[in-house]
Amino acid sequence: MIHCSALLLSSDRMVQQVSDRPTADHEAKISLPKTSESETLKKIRHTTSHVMAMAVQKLFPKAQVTIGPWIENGFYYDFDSPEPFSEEALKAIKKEMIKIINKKLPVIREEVSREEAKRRIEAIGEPYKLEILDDIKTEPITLYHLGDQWWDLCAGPHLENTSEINPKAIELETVAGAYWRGDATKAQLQRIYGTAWESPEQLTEHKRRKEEALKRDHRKLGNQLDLFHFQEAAPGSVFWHARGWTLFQQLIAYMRMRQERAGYIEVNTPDVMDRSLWETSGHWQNYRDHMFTTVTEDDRVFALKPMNCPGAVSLFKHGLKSYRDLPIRMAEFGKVHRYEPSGTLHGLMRVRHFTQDDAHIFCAQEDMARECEEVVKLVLDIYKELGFAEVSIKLSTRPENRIGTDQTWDLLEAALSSALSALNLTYQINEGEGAFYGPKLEFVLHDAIGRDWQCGTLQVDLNLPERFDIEYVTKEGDRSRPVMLHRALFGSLERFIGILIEQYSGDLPFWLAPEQVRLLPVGDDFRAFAEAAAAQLRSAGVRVTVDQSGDRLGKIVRNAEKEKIPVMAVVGEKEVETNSLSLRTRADGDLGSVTVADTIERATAANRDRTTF
RNA sequence: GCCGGUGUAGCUCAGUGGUAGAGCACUCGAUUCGUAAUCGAGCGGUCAGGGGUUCAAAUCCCCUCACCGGCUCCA
Repeated sequence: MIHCSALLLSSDRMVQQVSDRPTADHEAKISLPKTSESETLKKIRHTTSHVMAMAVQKLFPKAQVTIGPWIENGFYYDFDSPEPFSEEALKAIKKEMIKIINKKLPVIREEVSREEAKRRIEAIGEPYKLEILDDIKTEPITLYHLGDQWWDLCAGPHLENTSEINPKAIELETVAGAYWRGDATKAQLQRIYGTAWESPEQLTEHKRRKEEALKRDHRKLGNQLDLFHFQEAAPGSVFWHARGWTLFQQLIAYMRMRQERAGYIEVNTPDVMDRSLWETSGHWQNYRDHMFTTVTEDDRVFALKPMNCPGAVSLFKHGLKSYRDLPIRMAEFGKVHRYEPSGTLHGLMRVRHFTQDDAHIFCAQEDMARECEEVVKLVLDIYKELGFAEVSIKLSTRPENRIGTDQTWDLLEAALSSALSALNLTYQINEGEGAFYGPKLEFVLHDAIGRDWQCGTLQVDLNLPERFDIEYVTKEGDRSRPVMLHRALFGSLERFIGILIEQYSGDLPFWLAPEQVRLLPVGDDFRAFAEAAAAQLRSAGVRVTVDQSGDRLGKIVRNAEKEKIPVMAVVGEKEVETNSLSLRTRADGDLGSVTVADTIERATAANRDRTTF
């Protein structure tokens, strides 16, 4: 028995050791194709989703089918079912699917006229399909049959026979709610997410990657690395621990330095302002439900700022501005407060109180394009330095409901798109998704499991200059309305940190690490030397601690590794004699003996140049 | 906000109607140790909160809150 548990323990340790190493994606043994890049996968996933829908209707005859497309890592299918699908139901559905696969049903494509399609749908009583049919503008209508047992409207393509699906390469993953047509006012459907691959090996790899991604979850790492926590008393609000706050402050210091170099000034505006100001800005009318407010003893209504812009505009408006003052690039690290719906909160990614690295650029219209280009250059350069080479850029253009003339919008959209094309950037256009007061650029980053999050943004604002009636004096002595660019590069510091943690699996670059160096005394006799060396490092601006546990070296190395401290320095008799440190880094392991002076040199250089230690 | 799920010690989790458990962490003692876990003892729980069913509830039912997976939304 002792034998057995000892074995278990050691194998456990092996697993942990291997998985906890900094190089997370070392073993890309199997490359996984994406649906969008593989015709085979498209067919597999289309057909598997049909097989699933057939299985669902067999087990749940009251369930009605709606849509079921492939997605990048699998497929889903939405059903309108009076009873929700449980975990057990999912298992039963999968079992039924395997039966269908084993029946080796041929997948038959049939072309019919619109009337015929309609007649058949009515015959089986599937109202959602009728709506889908109405949306199909072309004729003939294609139907895909699974043998003579089930059919669905579908554009295809499909496999030729259900037996081509490998039953060991499919999985039903999760059930979720989804609105019909993505419209919250319409019926809520049950969505089953599944996945299907060419081989069982691919499925295993897919599952492995999902598990790997789970370990990088910033919520998990935030807890493990003692960075922050959440409490029931303050849903959607971050309690920043000393370590997390250090990271936060490092990012602000970095951004402040970059902005200073780029010709920004920094200001600060009130967190709580009278309701009337928010009425002027228009936020009260549009976002009252999502604002935190407070009523004072004398019955004055104040709101916690949900945006920094009214404060910035107020600053611009204070005192007369000349064309000589422009452009004014006015930055503010402002904390904004939004009462986000409970269901949308998500770790650091979506919170109710967050800090924006906000800035408002007031400039003459003729300078707008140049300023936009500078912002895009800056944001991408900063992302690159922080390890994000791949950034999705989206341009949201004029919506239906908008202020301003078409001519003005042409100008504003051109300012943004020309900034992108001047820099040779590819981007996606989100038609009609802009704000009512101006178009918008979004810089989107991805989290560990592939969810997209808008981080940086650049907007042109027509609304606030008008509403607050701001002006500057032109060369000719006239009054003119400045253009107002609204930009945030990290966007939300909270969200950006969440992304950053996941990007690095918690192994932050040396210059950002909350604790950069930990000294590990081999025994109590060497503690004094360690403290002295730490004091020297600390006065050189290195974030350093001395392990105080009194545990054995193996244990304290393990703890430092688990806490992802980038540099460990072992201190024992040898080191005291030679005034040196035995360095070990998380990235490269044992570096051997280095003098205290050289260690300081190395660490300060890495901080200064933002390079690895 | 909507659909579904989850909530047990600081952390990870076990416990399906009958005296609340384990490992780690923490505290104390022994050990003075050289690169991923030294040994022993101890401390630690309104089982998310409230209500109900029952002789008896962590366990069954209802409500609330928070979190998780989606959907909608995101100035």
